[in-house]
Amino acid sequence: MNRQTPSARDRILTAANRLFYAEGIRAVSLDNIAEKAGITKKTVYYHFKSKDDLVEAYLASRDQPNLALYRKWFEEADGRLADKVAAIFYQIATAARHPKWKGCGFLRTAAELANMPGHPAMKVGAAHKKKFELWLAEEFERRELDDAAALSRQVVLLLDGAFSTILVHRDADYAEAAGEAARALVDRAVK
Amino acid sequence: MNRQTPSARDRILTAANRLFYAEGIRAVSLDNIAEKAGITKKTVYYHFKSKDDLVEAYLASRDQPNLALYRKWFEEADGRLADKVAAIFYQIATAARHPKWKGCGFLRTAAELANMPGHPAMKVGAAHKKKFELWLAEEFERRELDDAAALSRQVVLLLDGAFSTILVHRDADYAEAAGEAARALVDRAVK
DNA sequence: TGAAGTATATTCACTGGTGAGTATACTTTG
DNA sequence: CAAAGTATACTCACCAGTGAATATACTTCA
Repeated sequence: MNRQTPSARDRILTAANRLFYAEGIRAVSLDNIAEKAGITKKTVYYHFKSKDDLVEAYLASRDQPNLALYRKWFEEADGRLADKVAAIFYQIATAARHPKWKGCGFLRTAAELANMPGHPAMKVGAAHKKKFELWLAEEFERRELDDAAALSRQVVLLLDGAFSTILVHRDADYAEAAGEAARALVDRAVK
Repeated sequence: MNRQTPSARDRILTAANRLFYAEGIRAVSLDNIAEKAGITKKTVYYHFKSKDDLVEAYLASRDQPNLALYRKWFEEADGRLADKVAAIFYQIATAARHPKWKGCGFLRTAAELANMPGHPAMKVGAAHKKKFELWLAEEFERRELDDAAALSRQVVLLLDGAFSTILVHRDADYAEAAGEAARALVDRAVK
């Protein structure tokens, strides 16, 4: 319908997504975001009550899309369970080779706001990561693995380790190493 | 010797360590650091040519102490190789339960400066992580494991995953889960 | 139905405060 | 005394958030 003009709120969120992800939270001002969205700062404050509120909305807007992507990669991968898990890591390796890739927005925000544990964005980030861990544990349970929860947690650790390590070294090969570790751990559980 | 009055440079570095680690890089100003060090900002600029330079010095000052700690934990742990590796993770779990713990300063700085890949502090951080990976690979090689480099990389992924995940959830148990995963991977290689 | 009122959405111009970095002058000490 | 080290006081840019006014659209009821 009204495809030609997204609402101001949507334009703000789109700009916030791009800038916060590309530059970081504290490196981006609401002036930057307003300019990118083509509106004034006061309009940002009409739709979001503070910068913290916008940061929270930014992460919340990434929750479902990111989870959907992981699910898709898992479901569309061929092979045994271990291969489907490894596929997630190989897809991340591919994504990480794109020059605009800057790691996991949830992890980077958590690192930057580590001095504000009660920040609403931290809660959104923690909930997001927990959802992923639970979803994977359910996939393992469905296949009647023992210790599905523990195994899921180990895979999550490798995944977040891959995000962090790739960012430090700018080397996407770490995702593949993590994928092989995950494959070994899953295979060991499948027995 | 001259224990009573550390040099201005040392006081700046100590203040930078505490503040950058506790609050993050962009959240801390050189005014904050000068005040904490009990000197004026101009003195900071006498000893360090810019904030970026001080950030680099902050990370550089953590390189050897952190590596020494990992080595100590590994060497002083009893048991087989897998137990010695797991000990590092259990020590991190203990450290992470301290209220002032805020993750790995290298990883958090890398996350915050992800938009400045050429930043000198990023190079220091990458070199630090690489040293750890190489040291562990050497320990594996000395014990004549196959694929020492690949195994070391997997352990590193779990370690950095633990740092990140604990920070997101504020739950040190993730370090123990990572330790068990590392133990399994090492045991599998020892055979 | 159309004028008066009201809620939504937006702008311009501003404030109080803080940021990195500096010009200049004073002080200590070898 | 001269060089190293430190302080005072400053610049200029930016930042989160706000005050006052305005435009637009949607009611309500005479």
